[in-house]
Amino acid sequence: MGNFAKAVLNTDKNDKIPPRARLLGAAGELFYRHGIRAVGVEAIAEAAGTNKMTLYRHFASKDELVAEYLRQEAHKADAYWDKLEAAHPGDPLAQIRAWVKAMAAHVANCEERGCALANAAVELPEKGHPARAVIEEFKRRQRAALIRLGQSAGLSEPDMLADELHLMLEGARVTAQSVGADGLGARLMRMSEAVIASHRAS
Amino acid sequence: MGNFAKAVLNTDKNDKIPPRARLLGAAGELFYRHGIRAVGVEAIAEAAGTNKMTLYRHFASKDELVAEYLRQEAHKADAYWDKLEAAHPGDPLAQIRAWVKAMAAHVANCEERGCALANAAVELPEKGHPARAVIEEFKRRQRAALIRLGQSAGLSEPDMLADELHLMLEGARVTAQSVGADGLGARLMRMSEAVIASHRAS
DNA sequence: CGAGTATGGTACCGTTCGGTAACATGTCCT
DNA sequence: AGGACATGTTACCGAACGGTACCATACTCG
Repeated sequence: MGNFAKAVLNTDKNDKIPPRARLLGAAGELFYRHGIRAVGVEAIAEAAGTNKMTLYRHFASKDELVAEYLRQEAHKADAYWDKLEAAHPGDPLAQIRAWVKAMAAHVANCEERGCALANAAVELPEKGHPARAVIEEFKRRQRAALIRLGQSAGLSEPDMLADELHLMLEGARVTAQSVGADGLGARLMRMSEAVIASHRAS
Repeated sequence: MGNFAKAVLNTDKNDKIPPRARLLGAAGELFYRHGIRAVGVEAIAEAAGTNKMTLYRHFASKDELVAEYLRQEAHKADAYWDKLEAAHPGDPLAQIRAWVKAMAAHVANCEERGCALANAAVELPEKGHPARAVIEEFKRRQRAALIRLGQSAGLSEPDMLADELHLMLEGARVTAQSVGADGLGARLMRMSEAVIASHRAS
C-alpha cells in the first residue's frame, strides 16, 4: 500500500485554535480522504501543526480519536435537520423533498467520498470497536427523524418509506465513489418521487 | 486496532488444490470478513496452509493479490447473469425482477458485509491502485447488462432505470452492515416495483 | 515574581507490516 | 535413476505502526 501525499492542510499552528480542535479537524480531513486505517497518528499530529504527544494528551488512543471524529461528523449531519424545519415549517413533505434534494446535491457535487459514517462501518467491522456504537446510533437517529416526517406528512407505512429513502441515498453515496457521479442527482430526484408517490395511495 | 481471530478456515493443506487457488480462497475469506487493510499477507498464507514465500511466488505484491481477489469476485457476479438468462429465457422483465430478488435475498440473508467490490472501493481510494481499475470496469459491465435488459423489456429511459436499481441495491448492501438487515428484503422488493412502474408509462 | 499547567520537541519502545535471501524438501516426468 | 521445478521452512530486512518517557519551553493567574 503506497503512501499518500501528506499534510495538505497544515493548519498553520497559531490560529488561536486549541490543539484538540486542530487535531480533530486534521483527523477529519485525512480520515475522510484517505481512509481511517490508511492514516497514522503521526500524520494527523503533523497536519494539525502539533505532535503525537499532544494528541495522546487529548485522546486515549487512535480508536478513541476515530470515535470522536465520527461523533463530530454525526453532529454536523444532525444539525441539518433543524435547518430543514426552519426552511419549511409545518410542511413535512417539503422537508423530505428538501432533504433528498440536499443529499442529491451533496453527492452529485465534486469528488466526494460518501458518508463518513458508512465508510467507517466498512473499514471497522470489528464488533467491539468504539466507532461502531457511534455509527449505529447515528443511523438509528436519522431513520427515526425520517419516519416522523413521513407520518407527519400522512404517508402510508412511514417506516418503510424511511428505509427506502435511506437505501437510495446510501446507494448514491457508495455508487458515486466507485463509478462516479454523472447525472446521479437527476436519478435520485426521479427515484425519490417514484418512491414517495408509491406511498401516497395507501 | 485490535487483532481479530485468525485462521478460521484452515484449508488443511493437501486437498490437492494448488497453492495459488488456496491462497486466493483464503484471501477472499479474510479480506471480505475483516477488510483488506486489516489482513496481513502472513495471515493469508497461514490460513491457506502455506507460507509467505509461496504467496510471493504467485503474486507480485499484496496489491496484486487484492486485484486478483476482486477479479475473482467480479467473475462470480458476472456468472450470475447467465443463470438469469437461462431461468427466464426471452423475458427481460422477469430477469430484472429475478435479479433484484436474488440481490435482496443475498443482502437480507445472514450477516453479510456487502459488495466486496464496493467495500474495496471504500478501503482503497488511491487513484493509482490496481484494484480500482477492476472495480470500475465491473460496475460499468453490470450497468450495461441492466440497461440492455431494461430496453429489451421496452421500459422507458433504460439507462436511468439501471442506475436507479443499482443505487437501490448498493444502498441496501451498505445499509445492511451499518444498521442491520431486518425487513430489508421487503423494502427492496417494494421499491423496485415502484421504480419499475415509474418506467412503464413513458 | 513564582508556581502550575498546557504545549512542543525528540528520542525511544515493542510490534507488525510488506517483501526477500538462502536452503531444504518434496514431486513429477522421462 | 536423475534432473527440473514447485513448494515448505526459517530467518531476516527496513520501514511504519501505535504508544510513551523525558525534558524544555510557553502561558496563565495568584
